[in-house]
Amino acid sequence: MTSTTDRDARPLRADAAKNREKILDAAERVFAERGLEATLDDIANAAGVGVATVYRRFPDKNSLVTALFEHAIDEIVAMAERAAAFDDSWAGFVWFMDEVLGRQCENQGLRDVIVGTPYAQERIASAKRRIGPAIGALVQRAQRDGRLRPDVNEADIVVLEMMISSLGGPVNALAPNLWRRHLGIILDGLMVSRTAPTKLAVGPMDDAVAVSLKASRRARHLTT
Amino acid sequence: MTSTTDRDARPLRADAAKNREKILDAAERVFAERGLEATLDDIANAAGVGVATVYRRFPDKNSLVTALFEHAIDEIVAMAERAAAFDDSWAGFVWFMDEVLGRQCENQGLRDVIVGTPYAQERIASAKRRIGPAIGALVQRAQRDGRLRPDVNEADIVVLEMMISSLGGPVNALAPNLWRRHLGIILDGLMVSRTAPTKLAVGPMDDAVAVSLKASRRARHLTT
DNA sequence: AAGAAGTGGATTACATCACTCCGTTTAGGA
DNA sequence: TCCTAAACGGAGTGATGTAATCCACTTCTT
Repeated sequence: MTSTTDRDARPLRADAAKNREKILDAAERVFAERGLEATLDDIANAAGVGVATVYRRFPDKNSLVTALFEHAIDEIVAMAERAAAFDDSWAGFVWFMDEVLGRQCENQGLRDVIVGTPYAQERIASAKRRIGPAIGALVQRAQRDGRLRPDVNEADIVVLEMMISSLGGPVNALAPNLWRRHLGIILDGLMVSRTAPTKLAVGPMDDAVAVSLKASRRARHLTT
Repeated sequence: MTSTTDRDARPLRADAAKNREKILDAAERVFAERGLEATLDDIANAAGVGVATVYRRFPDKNSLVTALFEHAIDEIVAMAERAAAFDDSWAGFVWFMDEVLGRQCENQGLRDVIVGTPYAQERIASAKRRIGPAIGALVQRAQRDGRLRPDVNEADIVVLEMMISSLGGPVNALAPNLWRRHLGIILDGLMVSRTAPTKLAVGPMDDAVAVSLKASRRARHLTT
């Protein structure tokens, strides 16, 4: 945080600074749960302030989104680099996928930012551009080691990540970690060979979840 | 007369009947490409008629959607049954996945209907309810034969299908059949064991596609 | 005490869409 | 050929949603 802009002329009044934090906290929570489609009114509400207060601290929705997620994107790049330092290239790859998907699945807002929302600024776009190559390096290393199937490329991995995180917030609220199941299956598909299924890290969803999954979408228009 | 079903009392005038067809054709095309979020105005436009003409033939959007997709849903159930009749249970399962996903990926409207759109009527909801059990039967058979990993269930397969088809129309327009690649990987993850990757049915996407994939979402709000 | 800084929430301004109204055109039987 | 029910187009309506602003009021700070 700490607005990093060189124009930080005078410090905020104490109450204003506190409100700014409340807004960021609320935005974090609300965006995580509902994605970037959440309204600034919603966030103001959750923060216990008026909308105007939000707009006084952040000139528009884009700025708030950027302030919140800029760092998270950088972190992803850092994780790819950290994964590249694993002794076992496959373990590094798996660790990376798990880590990145965890964040994306638990934070619908982050997912929106990564997949490409309108609400982001150039700062985020440029950070995003660094992710691809970093993943590419991970992929190639695991392939050189004969652990990752050689017929996939960086773009495939990105797509698979997008797919896994696509189920979205409501499902994740009902069945947290469910994504790990499907990641497990996909990783088994990405291995070069195996003699048995890798044990899935998470049990199957129970019936109640399965039912509400099928009903998921909002049903306002249903005329029967 | 016609104490019941007064629906098609007298035949349509020749020109009206022709327009009805034009509307259905256009709706097929437009919904396939843009999903059910397409407006009836868009469809009227594509059909070369006025909106009122659409509303004269179909009382509301729901009715048009139902008329268009009812059959497609039944077909899916039928395919599951046909797949169950394959000698090789795994081959049947694979055939079913390929067939169903092909339709869903090439028709964003169908995908919306299946995933659960507001624009559908009870007729479709009840047809949909038959899909789950049909898939369940396929799954269990392949598991009894020791071909499909035993730790997944019907709901997992449904989720994986939703994931694969989630990439959506724009991507499919750029890279038709790309979904087959990711289905291939996932099927490799669903097998009990294998000694090498199964050859993917489709080559990797080229760079131009990968780039526009990353840019995909409409960028109206971009403030830079 | 005074005024600068901050605040809430009603309001504006606009966009989107499902659906309707109505004046005009046309098919097709007599 | 004439006549009228049927069909038509597209501007209009109303409901909804939401980013952003305005302004009368309150609170912090010195």
